[in-house]
Amino acid sequence: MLTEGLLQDRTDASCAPARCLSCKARGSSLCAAMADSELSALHAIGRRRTLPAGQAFNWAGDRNNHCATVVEGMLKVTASTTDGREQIVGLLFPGDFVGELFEEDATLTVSALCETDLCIYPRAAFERTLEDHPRMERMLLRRTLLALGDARGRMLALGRRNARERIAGFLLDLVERTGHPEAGGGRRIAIPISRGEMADYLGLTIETVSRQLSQLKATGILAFAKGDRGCTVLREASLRAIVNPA
Amino acid sequence: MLTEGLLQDRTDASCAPARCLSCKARGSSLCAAMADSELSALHAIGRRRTLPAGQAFNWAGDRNNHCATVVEGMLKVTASTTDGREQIVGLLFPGDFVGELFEEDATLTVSALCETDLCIYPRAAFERTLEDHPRMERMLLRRTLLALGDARGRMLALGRRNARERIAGFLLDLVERTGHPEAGGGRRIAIPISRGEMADYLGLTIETVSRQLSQLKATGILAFAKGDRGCTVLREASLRAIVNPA
DNA sequence: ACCGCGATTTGATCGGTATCAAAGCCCCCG
DNA sequence: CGGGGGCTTTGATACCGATCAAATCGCGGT
Repeated sequence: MLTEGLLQDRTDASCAPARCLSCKARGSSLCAAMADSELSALHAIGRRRTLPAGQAFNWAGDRNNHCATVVEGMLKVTASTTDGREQIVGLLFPGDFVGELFEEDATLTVSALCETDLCIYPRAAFERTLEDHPRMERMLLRRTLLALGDARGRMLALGRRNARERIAGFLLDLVERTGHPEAGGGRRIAIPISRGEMADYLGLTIETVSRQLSQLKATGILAFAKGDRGCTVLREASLRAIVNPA
Repeated sequence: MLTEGLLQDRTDASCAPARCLSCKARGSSLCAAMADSELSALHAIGRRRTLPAGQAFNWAGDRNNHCATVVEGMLKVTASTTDGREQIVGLLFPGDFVGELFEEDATLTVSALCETDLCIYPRAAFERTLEDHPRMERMLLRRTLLALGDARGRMLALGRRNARERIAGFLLDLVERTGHPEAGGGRRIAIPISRGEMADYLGLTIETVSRQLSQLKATGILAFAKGDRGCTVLREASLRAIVNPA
């Protein structure tokens, strides 16, 4: 018994080293489905890497050998036409899973929007781990279903909403995800991506994104801080009215 | 032993009745992840229903109490704006899973494109069954990942491709899924949906769908049979060139 | 403080798709 | 065989967003 206990402790120590236990994504990533003592399985195959802003995690068309979880930072997932038009089909935040499972070749490009820390796994090893840990698999299923729901909402936006509505919807998403109240009643948000990236996300051009934002400012719905990356939503209800017309 | 055998037989008989064993979706639906002897779990909660063409399986906004698998027929999954614009965000074929899991309320409307047979389960019971059958859960994960990949491809189409390219891509999908060779080198397909549904699927209007198809006919890429729902793709390579411009 | 470069805004024009309207076709049903 | 209704095609026009072009802004480096 005592021996077992000691062994257990030792195993635990190697299973769940400080790197995992103190990881910022411990509670929000797929790892959250695992007990401390189970973390060894992922720890054994994962390695940390930080990706500088703008750098790709992988390219569409490459062999699909790795997946990862976002520890800190942000990434974009893009699909492209052969002649170079781009569409951002997903954004990834801390805790999110990165990669396409069960595919031999990557069809999408994933790249960092800012300096980003990842915990990277060989895909094959990760898939095997998944089989051994049903709770993790279940969590991945839930996330995938959420991602699918999100994708479907974006299909509606891309297929049927005009520029104004897409912009308003995007800003509302930001407000709901990250907005925090401000003196004066507005809610402040940081727009975490450039105009060009907003355009790629919304299926528009840089120019119409800019024009629509200017118009929202002119209407008093939005106010920009110096430097443009921060703004405050003064009339959230108006944004909602734009997204959901009568 | 003998008794056990008899009991086993009896159990098997009730577990996997003719309804399941002879089901057209037995090999392609989630049921394919189950041994004959396991089918009881789904059989116990499932009931068959046939939906007439045009009828809804459920409406966005309703309580999300049921899910199903498609036995025969076709359904569309639509998202809508508050003012009535519609986007088809998915098409469902025999073997496909129907419904949004782990959501209290439905956000999407599902309706039959033609007379459709379903095997319907109460959602809560289905989710419990999923927990008890990891192989089924794994299969659902794979399907959900495929659906997500598909959704991402469609986001690229809706956000960045023009009408011509969307139509060509849709026709190619049909050719690849259901096309069969014809004397003269072309491949024959049946377009399984109306012009209006094509428009809702591709984020276009009926008129531009019609015009684009007429243009493909005029160019000799497509030929229509009498009655329009069947056509043959004469120059598949041209379609590919449209979808993937240099 | 000045310069220079990339990002953003703003302006002018073009084009593709939506919209409005009408004609044609197909099929069902009497 | 003829009429009717819905689906589809075709035509004319309007408008939104893309494209082309230029000015402005913001920021880091000197």
